[in-house]
Amino acid sequence: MDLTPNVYDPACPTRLVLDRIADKWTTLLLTLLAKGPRRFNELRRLVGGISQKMLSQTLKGLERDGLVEREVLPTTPVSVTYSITPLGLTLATEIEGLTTWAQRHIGAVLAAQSRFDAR
Amino acid sequence: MDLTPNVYDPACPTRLVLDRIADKWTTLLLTLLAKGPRRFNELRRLVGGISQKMLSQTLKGLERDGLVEREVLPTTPVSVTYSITPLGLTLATEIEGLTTWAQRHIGAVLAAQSRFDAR
DNA sequence: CCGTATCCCCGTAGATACTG
DNA sequence: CAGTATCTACGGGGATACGG
Repeated sequence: MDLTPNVYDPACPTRLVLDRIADKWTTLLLTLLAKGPRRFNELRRLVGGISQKMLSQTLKGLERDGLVEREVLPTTPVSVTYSITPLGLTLATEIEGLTTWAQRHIGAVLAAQSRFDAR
Repeated sequence: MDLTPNVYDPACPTRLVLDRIADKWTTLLLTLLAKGPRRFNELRRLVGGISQKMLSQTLKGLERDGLVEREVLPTTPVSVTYSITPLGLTLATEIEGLTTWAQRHIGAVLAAQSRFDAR
């Protein structure tokens, strides 16, 4: 008997979370914020290729999910810092595993691709 | 000093692998195949919501990356089985971690969303 | 500095039909 | 059964401009 919900069912709520995780910018931002709090434009500079819109959008999503916390400091002009939550940190740890895997096995993957393409 | 490549650089090859991983169907198919070999239409039935096209396309990508193996059996009509490779299995293990996380923390995430939306 | 609003485009997934 | 081919649309994401 299987106690786990069926993630292969499109209606399964767990798949909603999974779909959120399966996002380019989400993974990059979360692992970056796991290293420490950052300001908005700081993130923009650090994550190469992200647009203003996607940064804002992704951060809002992360905040909504309780993975990231947004703090506004009343300076002039205003400054905003984003920091990871305890919950977010547990997810970031899992994602780090994927990043590590990618770094460790990228050679094997590229080699497989070459073999595949060569025919 | 940091020996790891900078995944935040869009030119970093590791990010290519990461982008492939950050795919809805890839994660679902890989974890499913980790449980055992499956036929094409079997996968189609098991993974709710996937189209013929995306299934074919995703499987081809997984095969190209050396994560999944495709075997054609000369029956009539022809039958094709897909099985995970040792390399693929190591990745599937990491992804399982994400699925487990999602199942464990979905309650917290949904609660956070409610709180966020309530203002 | 930190966003939101708007426009627009092009890739990507869905639907459908057809082959070995 | 296991795909490929073609067509279409739809919406995610980039560029740009503007507001708090």
